[in-house]
Amino acid sequence: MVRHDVQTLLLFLRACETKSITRAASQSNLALSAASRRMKLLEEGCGTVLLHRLPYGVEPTPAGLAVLRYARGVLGMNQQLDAELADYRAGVRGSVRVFASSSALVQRLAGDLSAFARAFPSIRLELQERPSVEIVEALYQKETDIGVIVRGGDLWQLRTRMYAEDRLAVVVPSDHPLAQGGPVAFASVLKEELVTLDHATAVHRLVINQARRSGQTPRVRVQVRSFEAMCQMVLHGLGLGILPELAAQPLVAAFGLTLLLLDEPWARRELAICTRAGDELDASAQRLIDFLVTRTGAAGR
Amino acid sequence: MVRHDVQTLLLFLRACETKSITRAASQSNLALSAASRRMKLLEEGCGTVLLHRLPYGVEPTPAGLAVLRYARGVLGMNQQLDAELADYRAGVRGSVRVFASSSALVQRLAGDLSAFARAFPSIRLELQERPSVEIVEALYQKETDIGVIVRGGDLWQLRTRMYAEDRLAVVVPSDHPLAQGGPVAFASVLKEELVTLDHATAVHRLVINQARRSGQTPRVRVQVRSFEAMCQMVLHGLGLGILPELAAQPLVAAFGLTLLLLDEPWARRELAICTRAGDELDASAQRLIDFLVTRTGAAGR
DNA sequence: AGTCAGCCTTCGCGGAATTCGAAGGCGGAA
DNA sequence: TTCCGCCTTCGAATTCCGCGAAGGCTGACT
Repeated sequence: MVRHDVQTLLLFLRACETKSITRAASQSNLALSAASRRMKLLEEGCGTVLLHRLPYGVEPTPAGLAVLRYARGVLGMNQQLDAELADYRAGVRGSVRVFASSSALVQRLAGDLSAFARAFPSIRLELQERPSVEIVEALYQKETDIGVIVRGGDLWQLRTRMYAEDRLAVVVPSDHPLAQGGPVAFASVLKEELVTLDHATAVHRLVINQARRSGQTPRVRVQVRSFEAMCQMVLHGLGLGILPELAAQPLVAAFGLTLLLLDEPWARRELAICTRAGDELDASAQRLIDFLVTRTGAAGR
Repeated sequence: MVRHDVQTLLLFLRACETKSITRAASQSNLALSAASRRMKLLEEGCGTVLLHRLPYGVEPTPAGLAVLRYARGVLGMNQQLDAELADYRAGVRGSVRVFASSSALVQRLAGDLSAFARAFPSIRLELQERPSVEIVEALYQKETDIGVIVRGGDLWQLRTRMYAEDRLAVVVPSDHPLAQGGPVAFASVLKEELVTLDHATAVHRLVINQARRSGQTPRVRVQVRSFEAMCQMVLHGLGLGILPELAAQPLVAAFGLTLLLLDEPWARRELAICTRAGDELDASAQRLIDFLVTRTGAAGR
């Protein structure tokens, strides 16, 4: 076990960045001699030379680069911890990690979470956006307490609760022929070029499967990584986009595009709240879930 | 910035795990008083109570749990660093991180890398297996120096070099009707149940696309996460498996299965070595790439 | 009740580690 | 040669850290 403290790591990082122990020392408010000694002790602890001493300063050795990566990692985590602790100092009593698919996030979840945060200011929320498949993985790995995903894949050993419903829609430029009528058939959308999301996305999987079912191949010219980018592409005539209705509405308004509902049964999707089946949830997580499913009943449409 | 050293973190971790400062102290070969004081100082540094003191011991508070996650993270990184440094102490001069798709790894790459390690024992190799899409992402994020992937997706801003070719094949139980003839047509494979890999996999994507092109839907009953698991499933009659020829050969022999080549042009794939286009590689990475492409010429078939 | 056992905290002491400024070595530049 | 910038080494002052002893608290056993 390599013994070191944050101070030393920071000093080492600065030495590598400034290529000078002198400058690193003064940045850390240390005498040069003390800094030099700390570097020496760090090297002894590691059992290797970490810095090449050159006439004009220092330069990390390969082993030094490994330590540098480590230092950056630790210091990064340290900063994040600091932010978390600041919340706890301010009176936070519990913490829940939530991973959500973009679809869920953009629709109800963002609003619901902010309502929750207002209702329970003493519970800290940590939210990350991920594709549904990764969320399932993250649950297994205990990287998150709660996942909000689009139903579809394997949910083995997960406990799920219905959260919201979702409908896919098509975004088209307002001067597009399809923009006139109301709801469209998927078949006519497939005749056009499409702008799609990342492969791993639930929306993408659903579209691909459905196209295959009708024996067609979607023509994909552009792939993007967010709904917003998708609308940009649609606006510039690179193709039509398929995305969740509620996610689309504000964007469509903002970009001056037209939204057409896909009025076919497969285009309805369920958003589910998932947790590990075995574990018992801590009080904060349980409270959040209760809050979310209650709003499903109250505010669901 | 929260000031702490590895010792304190380890002590805190043990205190949380054993629910007792006394036991944590003795595990760390410390007097109880010293341990208690360190915990107190840690709490002062964090500005919060981290451990609830109970009659029978201690219990982490929510803030304590955050620190606990941090401690586990840091200590984990520390261990990995230790392993790396052990190599450097043993005389290693440089280090290269390689992310490879399973297909590449199982075929030529594993052998080539071990040859390289023998030829250049002073260069440390760090190898991880990932799906091709994740590898591309990892290159952008600078999580790896070199990626070996199956050609297919976007390779924007990456420099690629041809590495090897690859052909898909079908694994069937030896008593299966198809096991008689030589190469099979994909169409006849699609009539069977399939055992497939994870969605994110390049093999899986290729199979799905090809099936779609011929207007069919592969029937998937089982999904697995490795070639070996796939062979197990095939052996037990859960379906046919599709995987890279060279990856299959040893497994097929080991399990007593039959391998049928897929003699169709789309079943050929290219494995490519990728790096970030902008960056210049350090000497070790460059040497590895030279080594790999040289062998491509010399030993390629 | 009284006693005991387990656990954590506080306190004062002595040894160890850290810091600091000064002095010194080492290359390159004027 | 003579600076100059950079790092290392050295001895003294200071600070930190661990140890054991003493004390408070709680629950269990007598």
